[in-house]
Amino acid sequence: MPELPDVEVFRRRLARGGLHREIERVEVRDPIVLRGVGRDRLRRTLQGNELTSTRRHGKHLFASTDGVWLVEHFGMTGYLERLRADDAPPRHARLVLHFTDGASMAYVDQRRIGSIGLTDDPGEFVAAEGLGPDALGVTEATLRELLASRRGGLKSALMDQELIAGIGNIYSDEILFQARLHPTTAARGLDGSERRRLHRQLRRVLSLAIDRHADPTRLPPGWLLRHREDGTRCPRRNGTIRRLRLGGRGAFYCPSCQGDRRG
DNA sequence: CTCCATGTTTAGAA
DNA sequence: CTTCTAAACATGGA
Repeated sequence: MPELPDVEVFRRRLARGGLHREIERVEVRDPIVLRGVGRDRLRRTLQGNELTSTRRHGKHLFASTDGVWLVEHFGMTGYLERLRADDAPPRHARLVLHFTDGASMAYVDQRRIGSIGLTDDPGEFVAAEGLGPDALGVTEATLRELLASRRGGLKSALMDQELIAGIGNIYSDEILFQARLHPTTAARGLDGSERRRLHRQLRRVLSLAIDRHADPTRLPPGWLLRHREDGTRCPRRNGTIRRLRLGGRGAFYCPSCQGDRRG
């Protein structure tokens, strides 16, 4: 789940259900997700305070308290869930913020690859992590500059968080499918119309996914996302979906729509 | 048992 | 220095 659209959905969920409520209790159910902060300091920071604003950069979610920001990353299986007064937290809840009104916000992560920390400033955090610009803020001119500095293929460029923040395996495949570009097309070799297509589809795919709450069942049936299976029919009915192995990950694409050239 | 999984980090090869 | 691959992390599902 957690690529840019998913994290934006979590951000809105937190903004609606987790701001301006006093945090009565901080329940750390599994400290393994804490990075650079112990449960004591997390508790001292949050307990008795409230979250006042949210921000997102790429796949990172930030929430401000008095002077300090909570930072959350969701790994491969993480999400935020709002709980009502008597709801039992999900099995894999790792951190639960209990508000004085009885509701709570749970950070859930089955595989425990996600992380939770604190930072004095989101901008500093982003710089320290070396993250590139948020994918939704990238203009066509910026995209041209970013791609010009790259020697490898398009898919690995889109997924490189130090180049552009927010795009992962699923949405890089979707963007390339919609833009009709092969995953291993040389990033620096795009002509003007290809680059324009890539930029338009990058924006369209991510923002439409957000509009549909990043819910795959509500995304268009013509999207690749719903047909990630080797040998299945391309949703444009042009050919057969194929699976490549790129960087240890499955990359799905349609050779007919996206070409079969490399480099 | 096998292979796969929406992410990141690390070591080593090219 | 850049890019790519495999493995590791932890926990499942098919």
